[in-house]
Amino acid sequence: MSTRRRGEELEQAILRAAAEELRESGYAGMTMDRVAARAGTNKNAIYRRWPHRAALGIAAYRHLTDAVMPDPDTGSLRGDALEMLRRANQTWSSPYGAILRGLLAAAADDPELLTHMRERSGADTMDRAWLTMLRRAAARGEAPTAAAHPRVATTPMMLLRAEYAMRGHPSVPDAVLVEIVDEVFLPLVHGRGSDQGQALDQIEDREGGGERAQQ
Amino acid sequence: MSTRRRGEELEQAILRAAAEELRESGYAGMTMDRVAARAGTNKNAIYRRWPHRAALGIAAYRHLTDAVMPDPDTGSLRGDALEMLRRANQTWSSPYGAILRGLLAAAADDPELLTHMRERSGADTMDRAWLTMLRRAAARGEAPTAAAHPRVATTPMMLLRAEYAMRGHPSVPDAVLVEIVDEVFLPLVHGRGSDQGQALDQIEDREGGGERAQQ
DNA sequence: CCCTATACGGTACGCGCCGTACCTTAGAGC
DNA sequence: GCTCTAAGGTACGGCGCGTACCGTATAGGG
Repeated sequence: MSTRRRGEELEQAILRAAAEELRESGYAGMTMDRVAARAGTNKNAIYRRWPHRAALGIAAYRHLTDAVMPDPDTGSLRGDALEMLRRANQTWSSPYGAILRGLLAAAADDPELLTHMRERSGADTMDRAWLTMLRRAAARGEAPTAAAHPRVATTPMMLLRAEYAMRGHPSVPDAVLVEIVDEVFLPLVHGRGSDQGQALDQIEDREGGGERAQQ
Repeated sequence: MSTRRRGEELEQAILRAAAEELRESGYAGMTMDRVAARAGTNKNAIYRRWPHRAALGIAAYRHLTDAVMPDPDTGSLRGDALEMLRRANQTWSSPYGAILRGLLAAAADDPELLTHMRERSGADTMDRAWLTMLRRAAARGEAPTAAAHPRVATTPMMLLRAEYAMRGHPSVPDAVLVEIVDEVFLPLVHGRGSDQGQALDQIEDREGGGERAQQ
């Protein structure tokens, strides 16, 4: 019998086991006993490192997905936008996406966990990528500079996320992605700069400084 | 002691008890034993009617919220849209919304339950309301007729839903609703009919009949 | 008016899983 | 070599879901 594992080595083994359980059974099916058994250890070693099952789940998910995608650069705004949506759709409809959704659902009760999840899910990185994409398009003269607005930049991903929530969980059809780009995103981008160009800081003036503001 | 309850009467009592448990403890905290105790019966009577806890949760939620809102008619498209979003925000940020989110999270594993949920959550009704709203605006000459497009009509609610998913659970600030209307919805509506007027059935032509279509 | 089928009430239980407690044992560092 | 930390082993309490079994009320038909 080989030497007994400790510290970092054991921790990695646990994380690997948990990640495999996540992939096979989803978060709902990930059992502490099974993770311990698969890692060749016992629950003690796990609970000494993570306080709950959820914490282990998040750590394992992070251990599972650490790849970062480079920004797309197809030469046209439409191509870039479609590529971004397609990549996101692929990620979210993959087993990883199913796991992430399970985790999000489980963390729905726990605000603290939800925060940790958001940090790890790369939503902010994604939004920044859309903004730089818009700025590149503006530099090419393909879009008005006013189009590089956060609300505009985040709209396609928001629509994709909502689409996931509405449907079951299978991947969103490509036609929907195309429609999001052609029927919403591009019209929105091109509509700006003409008569609709409203800067963010003009909104409050129009609204009288927060009429009916909540909280 | 009064006569023993049966059939419809008992069913209503169970639903009422379950709805109260939902309101007080959320779906995660709704226990079959507690529901039975509160209804003054036992789990048998419950399991004879609903197969799982989730089914009871859905039924109870529906029992809890059956009010239908009339369409808003403020006279302007902007006013109508804002009113719709504000109502939805109020509903979703209320205790009912928290319950509904818990149910959705729990139903994430079960496609069948998810379908039932969508039917009950009134998403379709909501989308129809937005479409009629757009048609009214078009009739007033406030928007191009081409703006009554499903993808356009559903966009504001989609953005609101995604906003919920991104934040924790508190209500979305009113400024965000205003921004959705002024920065996305209205530009989108007015942008249509000029150079961006693409009908739905032209998309497939442009895409060559489904390049990279999935599934 | 009684009789029976049906549904309710009560209770107990099996199961799975989380998280904890307690003790034994290995092995790293001094 | 000794000690102290962290591992392994095991058992347990608690909770909640879903099921089984059995006595009992009551509706509805004969």
